[in-house]
Amino acid sequence: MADLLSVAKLAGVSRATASRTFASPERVSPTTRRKVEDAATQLAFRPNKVARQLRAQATKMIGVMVPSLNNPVFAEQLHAMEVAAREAGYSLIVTTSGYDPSREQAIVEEMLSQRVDGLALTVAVARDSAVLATLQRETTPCLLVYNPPHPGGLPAIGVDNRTAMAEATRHLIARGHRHIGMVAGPLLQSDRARLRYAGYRQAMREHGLAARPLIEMPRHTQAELACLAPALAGPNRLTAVLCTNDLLAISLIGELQRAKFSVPDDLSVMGFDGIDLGRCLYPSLCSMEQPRIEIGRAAIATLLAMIQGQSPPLPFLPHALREGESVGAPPTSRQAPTLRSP
Amino acid sequence: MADLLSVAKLAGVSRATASRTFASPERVSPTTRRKVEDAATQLAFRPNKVARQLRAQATKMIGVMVPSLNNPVFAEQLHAMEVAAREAGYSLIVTTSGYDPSREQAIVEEMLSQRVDGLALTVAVARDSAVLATLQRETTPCLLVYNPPHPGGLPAIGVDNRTAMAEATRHLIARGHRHIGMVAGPLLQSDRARLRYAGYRQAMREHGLAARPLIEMPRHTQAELACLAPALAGPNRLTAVLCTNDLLAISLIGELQRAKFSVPDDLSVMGFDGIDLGRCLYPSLCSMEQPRIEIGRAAIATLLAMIQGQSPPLPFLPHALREGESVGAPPTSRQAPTLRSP
DNA sequence: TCGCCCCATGAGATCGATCTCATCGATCAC
DNA sequence: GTGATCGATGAGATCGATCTCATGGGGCGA
Repeated sequence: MADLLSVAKLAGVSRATASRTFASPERVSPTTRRKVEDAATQLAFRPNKVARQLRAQATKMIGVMVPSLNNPVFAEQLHAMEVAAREAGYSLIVTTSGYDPSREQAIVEEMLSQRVDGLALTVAVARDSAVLATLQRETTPCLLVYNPPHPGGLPAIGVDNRTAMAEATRHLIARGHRHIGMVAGPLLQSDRARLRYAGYRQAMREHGLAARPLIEMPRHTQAELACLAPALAGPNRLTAVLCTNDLLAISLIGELQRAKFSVPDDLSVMGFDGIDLGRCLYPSLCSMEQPRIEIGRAAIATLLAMIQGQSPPLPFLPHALREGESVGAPPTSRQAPTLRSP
Repeated sequence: MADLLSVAKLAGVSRATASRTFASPERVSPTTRRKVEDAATQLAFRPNKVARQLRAQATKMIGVMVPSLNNPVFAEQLHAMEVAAREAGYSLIVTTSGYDPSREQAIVEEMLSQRVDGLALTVAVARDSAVLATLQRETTPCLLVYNPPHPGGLPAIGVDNRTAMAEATRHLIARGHRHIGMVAGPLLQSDRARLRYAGYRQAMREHGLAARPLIEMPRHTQAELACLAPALAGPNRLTAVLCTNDLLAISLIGELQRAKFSVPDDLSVMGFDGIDLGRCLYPSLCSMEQPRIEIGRAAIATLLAMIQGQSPPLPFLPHALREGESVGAPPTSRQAPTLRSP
């Protein structure tokens, strides 16, 4: 591929002049500029960004690490980041960690080696991630996305998970529910999920209601009806459940319907995330929406500011209750259909 | 950040020796190696990939362009690509085009400037994309993903869309359907969608059935019931529809159910793509599955082979019918409920 | 003991663009 | 007319790692 030197030679000028023709055309005489441009066209010259990056000590690249792309929350946020980054002339290097700490470590190391100008990371548990301790010693700007902020920790952007889930719980309470449970992936794998559970308990307590033990599903985004069955039987059976994420809620609704349970007539189901898809389904998914687009955009904007040496404030971004058909009033009779395994 | 030269100085060796310590340790004496390693640790040395890339004239980066990340088909495929690429020591630069030709152009230009070692692109219509003409003149290996191959065009990887949709159609015919329609996004925006329509017509013709005109939705991934309403009325009303993609099918099912239509009792709905989510819903989505993981993996494997100068064969990857509850037998009585706008 | 070869290491060039500083010619003010 | 200024341009250094080639010392066979 043609380089600047060949263009300069063909145009009969020095490399410096050829370089200026592209970087600051106004500093080159029109005649010369024309000659260089012609030469560049003729040779199909395309500037080499790698060389520029080395010289400039800046790559105009941002490293992004998300747990997975199979969850629309991350895909949608990444989409927004990509658009925002490109508008600012930045590219994204995208990686997935599967919440695996050793992969997280390797990925961050790799990206720092690549000399990305900034890092946007979503980790499983921000507090005890070894990677993050390392990162705090680095000078590369780094921002946590979705992870809750910790005092003395890395800057983080996202919603107030605890408050948001408390509001979601209050919404169910306001609809008349008293027997409300919460469903999560394994081991409250992510720090967000833990905060959401705390928010749920808080709201229940406020209303003098008994918070139930968490109902744990074997997978993060797919419901197993058997895990829920005990909670749907007996005199204290649940009339509503909160899920830690929308995919879990959607698959739970599917399983319930397959078992001839009606949502919301027999059980109200509420999600968390507000992915686009939830709107399309029937019943539409009632969810506590995280502003995924805004989070993506703000993450990029914040990182760019940090790259320029500023340290912008990082308030929580606003969550919003999204009404949906998956939540209704509790059944009037406590006699709900019995759950049969499909 | 510490560079190799400072490490070399601290270790009291030359840059060449320091470099060798990391690149080919066996060529350095154990004593020296130890000294260099200690110096590197002490200075928190992290090799600069940009410099290496410039010197090596290879970036170990692959540029990926997809239309959108909000469609799980692309997100899932990208996820697979990322895993496969990282295993091979490559990183991905990810961009979204929104099917916008000018963005496609700019993105490809940008990535070539970044000197990616290979490109994996999904474009709207492969045949007349101006970008691709440009690319054929370049030496950077480039592979189309999902787009159908064209004689004399760029190599492409994906399923045989026409045959796949014909098989999907035959599946509905085998279930007893005779009045089958097809629903697509605007203007058969993508070349895949056009081939799928051709496959549908072919299968209908084979069975002496009348192919219907395409039912076009204003959006690529969201159904508008009003567009479908005419086809669901009258003596020749449809008993089954094929959708060009799963998101469209899923939102169509949602809209139908909201209008008190039963799927599949009143209308069978079949999708195309086989996204994971389809399995979780009730009714589960019957779909013609594209092997998204395999496509992503094979795309990377093929690109890597191309980077090494080979030109591996590119057979179609196998599609597979995924049964689902959204397809059933046609209603026995031709008297289906009337569609009411919600 | 001489000569050859191999191993470990170093000096210097290289990748491609950009930045600094110097130079040269022309224009302008006095 | 002469010195000052400005605009256009070129020479050379620089970013950091790696590659080639040269060198020097040690070991081994004759």
